[in-house]
Amino acid sequence: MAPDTDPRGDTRKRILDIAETLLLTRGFNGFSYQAISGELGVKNAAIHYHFPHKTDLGIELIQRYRRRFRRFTEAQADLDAASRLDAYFELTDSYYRRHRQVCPSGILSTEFHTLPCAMQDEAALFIEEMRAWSVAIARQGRDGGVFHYAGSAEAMGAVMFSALQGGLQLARVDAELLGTLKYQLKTLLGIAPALPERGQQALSLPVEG
Amino acid sequence: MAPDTDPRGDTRKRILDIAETLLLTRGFNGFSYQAISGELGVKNAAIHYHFPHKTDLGIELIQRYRRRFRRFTEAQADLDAASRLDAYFELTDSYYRRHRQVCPSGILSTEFHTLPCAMQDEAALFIEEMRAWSVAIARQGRDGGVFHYAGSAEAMGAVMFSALQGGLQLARVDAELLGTLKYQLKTLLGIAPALPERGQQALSLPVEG
DNA sequence: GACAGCTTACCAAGCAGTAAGTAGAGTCGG
DNA sequence: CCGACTCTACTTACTGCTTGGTAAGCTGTC
Repeated sequence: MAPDTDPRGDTRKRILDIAETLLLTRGFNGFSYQAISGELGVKNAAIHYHFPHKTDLGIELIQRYRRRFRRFTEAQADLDAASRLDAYFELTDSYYRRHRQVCPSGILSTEFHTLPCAMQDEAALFIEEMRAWSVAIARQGRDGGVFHYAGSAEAMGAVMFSALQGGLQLARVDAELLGTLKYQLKTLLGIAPALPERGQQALSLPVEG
Repeated sequence: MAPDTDPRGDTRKRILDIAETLLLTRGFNGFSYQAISGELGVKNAAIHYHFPHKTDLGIELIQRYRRRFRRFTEAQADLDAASRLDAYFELTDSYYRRHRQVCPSGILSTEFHTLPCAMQDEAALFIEEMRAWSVAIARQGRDGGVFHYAGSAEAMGAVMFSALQGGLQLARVDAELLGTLKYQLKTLLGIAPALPERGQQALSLPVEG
């Protein structure tokens, strides 16, 4: 029916892309297979062909995100702590710019009690990886003498992670909060610039091949 | 605390109580009228008698919460900043203890895009009130010479608000995070006690049906 | 007899999920 | 080079269940 402009064979990937957008804007319980098939221009059952159950789709979404996040962090192996922090902030910003999405950890922890067990397990792994990354940045910054803050790196990383997750959600209601938040986190880390910066390098998550 | 527990006559209030628990554990899209009527022991249409549309119920839930929050803050008119901060932390803890609920602001901002417009408006008002309160605590503490932190009170309040909202969600996955977070926030405010208080013990994750 | 506070009995729409059929491309024996 | 077979990637058509929501009737109280 619809004249294909795209080469066939990537339907599965396009399903995941659409589902990811829907997940991060509306939540896992906030979208249906119809919403995906409608946007993709296929029938409902086509989605079930690739992902028999919605749980299968949800798990694959998190696993794909974990792989992407892993590559994102590995790509920063040689960066200093300040650059990693900027990358973290830019990652957060990129969610906001994309239709005021929130971080996957924010959706998954908020909807946690309503998720199937298999998704809960996968979500817990992802959240732990994000938390550990935030802690690693805080630790690296202090060890390198770049960050200066009271308390442990574990605790400071937890504050950064929690604040950015919460701030990304609240930015939907208060657009200025996210910028304020990033600036204050830098202040608390002892590296605040003279003015809240606007044009950081575009470091976003690489798209899966 | 509600003084009345009489079985009949306050169905409306009991509906709101059950709905509030469901909202804070499962989200607005995560519960149905059947879930309320089932727990209350009435028929589905009885809920519709009191709240014709689910939107009506949602708005009343937020408005009731705003009234309660206003009384909560007004009751602290004479308290110093440290006590207000403790009250804020205790409020956060009380959510966690009640079946790992999250703060209403966390649910409402995360589900924001899926909420009816009238609920969005009400949610925005509530979130702004919470943010303002957090900022007021930060400002009072600094003005009184109790808190010591870099940056503006606006920014510090935003960090506290965002971090506690995010932390309450993440506590569902990582039980120790909330305690760590509160301690580090006090550290960043320059009022950390000698040892982190270990208030809550880790319960095993209950899977909700 | 008026009214609040329900119940009974519905409804249409939307949900995830399934079974069966099919178009097209690739494979393979003869 | 052809027909038969096979596999992928769907579509068509459907199911059973849940959802928010409604209309009408019933019952106890003032």
